[in-house]
Amino acid sequence: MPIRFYNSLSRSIEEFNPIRPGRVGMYTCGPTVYNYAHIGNYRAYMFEDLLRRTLKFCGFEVRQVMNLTDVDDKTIRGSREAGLPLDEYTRKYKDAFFEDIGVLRIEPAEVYPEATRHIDEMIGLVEALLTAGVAYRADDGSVYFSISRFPRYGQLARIALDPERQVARVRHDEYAKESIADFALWKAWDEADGDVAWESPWGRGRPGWHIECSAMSMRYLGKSFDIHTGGVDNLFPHHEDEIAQSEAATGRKFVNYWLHCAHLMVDGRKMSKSLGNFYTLRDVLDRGFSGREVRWELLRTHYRQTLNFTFQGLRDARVSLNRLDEFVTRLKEAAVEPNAGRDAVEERCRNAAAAFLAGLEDDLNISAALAALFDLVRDVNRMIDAGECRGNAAETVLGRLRDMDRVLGVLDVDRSETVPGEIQALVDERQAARKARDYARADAIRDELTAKGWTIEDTPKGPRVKRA
RNA sequence: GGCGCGGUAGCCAAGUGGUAAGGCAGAGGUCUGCAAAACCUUUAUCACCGGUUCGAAUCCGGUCCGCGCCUCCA
Repeated sequence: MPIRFYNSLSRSIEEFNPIRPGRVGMYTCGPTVYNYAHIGNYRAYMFEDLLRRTLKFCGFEVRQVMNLTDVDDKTIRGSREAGLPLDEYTRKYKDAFFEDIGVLRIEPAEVYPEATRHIDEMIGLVEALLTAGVAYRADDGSVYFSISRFPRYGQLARIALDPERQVARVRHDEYAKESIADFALWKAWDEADGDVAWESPWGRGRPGWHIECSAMSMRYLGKSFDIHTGGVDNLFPHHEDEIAQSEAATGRKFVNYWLHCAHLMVDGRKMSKSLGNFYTLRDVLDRGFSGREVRWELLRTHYRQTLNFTFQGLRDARVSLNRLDEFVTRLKEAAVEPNAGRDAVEERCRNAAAAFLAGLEDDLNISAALAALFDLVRDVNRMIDAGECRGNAAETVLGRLRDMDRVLGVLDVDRSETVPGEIQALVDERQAARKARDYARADAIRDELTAKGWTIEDTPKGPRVKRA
């Protein structure tokens, strides 16, 4: 089965066919580094991680580019308030960003271009647009894109601009744009910019936001590429403007597939900086949750579905993950036993793998993929109990889990936990007490282990300890 | 107002024509010194109204409710 995605451009599910067979170029709108990203932002990056992992899982070679917006109103304002040079100010948040995606186990993109290091490319693009006659220089020294000279404007957002409204607004427009919907390609320096400015053919200034993504995506992926993603809030005007600029400059189709993910909600409202209802990853970690748990929570809902963030959801995630961990542990224990049940187990694994893949190929239907995983867990657990999954059969399942985890990134199949000697000694002591039927002593030791953060489970093959 | 998304069990969430996946929680059971874990069983007619159809959560029309974008925003 070919992989299919919902393309915002056509508003329908389409079969995915890359420009170059077997290779995918994708551009993902990244963070504006003026502050710590919140987990709503990370939902988008998680979705992109799932997308790139799924593409790789399906055999594609992926080249992902994620920009770092390090010059805009907010970064400039922030750096001035902090009394720091722009670079120094944004460095802190760039570092934090990379630290966070590591915690969330998000696979790094191939390229992370920074806007401030691609000013030349942006200037070149603006010049091309002026030459093409779709941009104009305003009295204040800024350069604007004229949407009236790009008939296809609105193709992505499907908006029809109201001419009357435009006229009414233009009179009050302090920037003397020809039309209110025209957007800045190059912003002339003003006082609020401080010392942040670059020389250009139109004087000192800085690039507009949209031009950044056009210039950098084309630099690293070519004039036309396969996939462009972002949150739905970027659909208009950001992505619409990118299309206009890029296609007006090159005369070619900019992007074939536009994928947008829905928002993360808190108490029924979009999580956002301006509403103040956000949690950074650090906030959530400080409450005792792990990056892995946050990853699971952000991953388990389909990307085009709004996801309501709750701490209860995180607690649910923890339990689900525990069950998966337990499953891995049982498999490892079963794997050292004499072989049994290989054929039946292999067939079960094949079915699970097929269902898992089918879900992902269907516009990243993660719910279907996870259902396939949990069905496998249930069935194999049953087989283990019945002694029908041992030795190489158990290894087969572990191999399948490792394979699925290339996409999920949460299973930790090969994680091995070392039990400190002190803890092991307590476990042994408790076991001796149990043998002697001194249950009061055994339970006291179990309480002590619990207090130290370890959980003990008695199995037919002896006690098992793990971190709580 | 324009454009768009969504309303499925206590909570989360798949399913776009043939009588409702999965996760969490709950209940009962097996196992266990007890517990934990695991396993088994069990819990819904899909916001509402009308229509199409042999048959609809799924298609069409309407209503109500929630949310997003239209300005910086993942």
